[in-house]
Amino acid sequence: MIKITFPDGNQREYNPGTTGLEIAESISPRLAQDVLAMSVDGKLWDLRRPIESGGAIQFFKWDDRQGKETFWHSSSHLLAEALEELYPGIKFGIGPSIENGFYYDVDSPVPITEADLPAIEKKIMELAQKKTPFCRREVSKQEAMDTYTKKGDQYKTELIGDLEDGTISFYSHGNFTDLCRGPHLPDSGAVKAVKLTSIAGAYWRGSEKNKMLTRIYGITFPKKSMLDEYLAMLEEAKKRDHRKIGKELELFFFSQRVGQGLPMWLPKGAALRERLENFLRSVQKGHGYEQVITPHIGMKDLYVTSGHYAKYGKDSFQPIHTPDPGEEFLLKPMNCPHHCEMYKYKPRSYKDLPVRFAEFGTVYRYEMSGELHGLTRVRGFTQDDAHLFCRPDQLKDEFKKVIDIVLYIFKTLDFKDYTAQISLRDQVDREKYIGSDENWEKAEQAIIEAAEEKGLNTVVEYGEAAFYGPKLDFMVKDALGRKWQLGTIQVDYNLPERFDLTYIGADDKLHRPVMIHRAPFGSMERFVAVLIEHTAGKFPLWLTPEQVVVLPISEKFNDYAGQVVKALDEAGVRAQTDVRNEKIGRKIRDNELKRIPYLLIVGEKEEQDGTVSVRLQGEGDKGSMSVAEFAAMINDKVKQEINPIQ
RNA sequence: GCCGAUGUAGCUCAGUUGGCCAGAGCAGCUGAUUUGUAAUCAGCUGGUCGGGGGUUCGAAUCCCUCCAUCGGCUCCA
Repeated sequence: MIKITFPDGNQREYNPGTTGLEIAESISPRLAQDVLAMSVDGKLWDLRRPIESGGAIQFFKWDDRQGKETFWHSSSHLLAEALEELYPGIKFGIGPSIENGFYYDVDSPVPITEADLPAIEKKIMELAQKKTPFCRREVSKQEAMDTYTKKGDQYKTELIGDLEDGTISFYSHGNFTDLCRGPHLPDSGAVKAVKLTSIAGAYWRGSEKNKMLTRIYGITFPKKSMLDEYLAMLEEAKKRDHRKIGKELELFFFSQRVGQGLPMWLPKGAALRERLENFLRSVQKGHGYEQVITPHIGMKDLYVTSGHYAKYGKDSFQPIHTPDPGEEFLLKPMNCPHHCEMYKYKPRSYKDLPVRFAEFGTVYRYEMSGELHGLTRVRGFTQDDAHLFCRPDQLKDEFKKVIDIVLYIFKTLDFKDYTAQISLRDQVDREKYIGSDENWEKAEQAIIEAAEEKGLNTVVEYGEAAFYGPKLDFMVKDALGRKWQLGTIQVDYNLPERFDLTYIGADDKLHRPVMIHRAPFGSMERFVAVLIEHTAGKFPLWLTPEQVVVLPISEKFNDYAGQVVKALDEAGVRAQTDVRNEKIGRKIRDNELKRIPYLLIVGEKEEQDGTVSVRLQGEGDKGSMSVAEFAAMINDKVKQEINPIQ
């Protein structure tokens, strides 16, 4: 007999060769029905694969990450199977599960378009309903190679070439066999609903030097109703799209004549952005930052010195033509070189450090056209940038203080769902980076320790570092779950060397400062975009361009409405009137749609009593109060919002 | 940049297999109405059908090309 240990510590004995499915059945039929995958001693295992030597097992259901992954991975095989039936001669790349569903990369002899997707979905459901089991078979490298050579699938043979003999397995489902590590569902019957969501090009093995394959994205569910809910959720998410809301609320737009990727901030958007900037300015002032202003262009030599020019090449820089052909100016793609020069303008003492230069610096980067995306990826944007120059012994403490600022800002704006990502060098390819290993290791160590001491829950990503140093990035999702880097903090030993930055130490000798690059918002554009999607345009009171609109019942009360606005203005509340010749219901509707937080309705009663009738966005009538009371309430709320840390 | 889709009035969208001066709702303007918590009524204005080229007796509709947008890929200092 073999001994099976369950997550709760209980143990039971089974015959050798028992499968997970059988164990689940021995516990309860319900479990056997719901279980999608399992692990044995931490290794994922097919539910139908015999367990020969016991161990600690765990079952995964739909609500577990591993359960969904297995479900969607098996679904990608169903997709491939359907495609092979419908498109004979099709070749397959890879077909993994992803965060929401799965995809399969294929090279089809005939083009597959969106119009073909319903037919493929239908075929997938036909195959699923047969409840065919997924069967695992371990094969030798030679056999695997022979199989796909015979099939003429160069993608699979390339994959097999990289695998080690003895670790290769095939999974079959019906007539379809795929190279696959597994695990899979016991059978395809659990798949009850499918939606092929989109079709796109994707480079083979993620390199733009390779052929572009067709990638078909899909998602499946164990219940039809779950698919409907998912599609409804996507529809809701689309309503939060910052591009849509930006247009509706007149925050920003793009003009083809101005140029693609160059956002134009309309009055309300500019007011919102300015308020965010002022907020950060005041936070930074409290942390000893000094605001500076540097030009939008710089001599080419500046970027040769910094190393950016060699790294990114002339195609990424936008040249400025001057009458003198010998002069070469470039639009600045980053602010650090300017700030380095600013540090150098006078000798620095160890007593002066840290020096903290902050600038809302507008930079221009020639992003490739297909990469542009609303306000999140643009060609001209403003970083809430600062560069801190400090002594090595101050580094960790300074770094932690920057983390505090980022967390304070996220807390103020109610960004709860973020990921702190430690972005390190690529472990293999070190050509992409400048500076010595020693400097890199010091920098990486500083970030890891500071993040740890701050108790941040971090993930490590290799290959995501800047070319001059490692970063701590704060990633936040948009409405559709796409991750964007907002705040970033970077440690840099390299630019100080390249610019020969120094300070005079207590020993009267020259020393090299360490530099921290940081931008808590990342950029004003991207931050506002994510903020819009998080709030669906219902900004917090302190930020929103218009806090209050006063709605007179009829023209007779326009004067009184004007008086209310004036009083509110004097009390520091942003208010205006809506004196259109419309019924009150109409005015309420229009201003609700504009996401105005407070509507004040004034008519005969209010004018007589010197009051306003308060209507709160999304909630309705809140009764009446005096103008002074209302102003005090608003100011109180604003104060609470921007001091979330009590 | 690459793959695919889309582009009709300020906005959201209709426009059958190419065929009368290209339509609707909202917004805007004019007038009436003077309104009590999510759309008052009537009239009017507004469009190089993304740009350019071609096929055709005739093109929003078919073809080519460029531009922009959207979904991905790649990239992201």
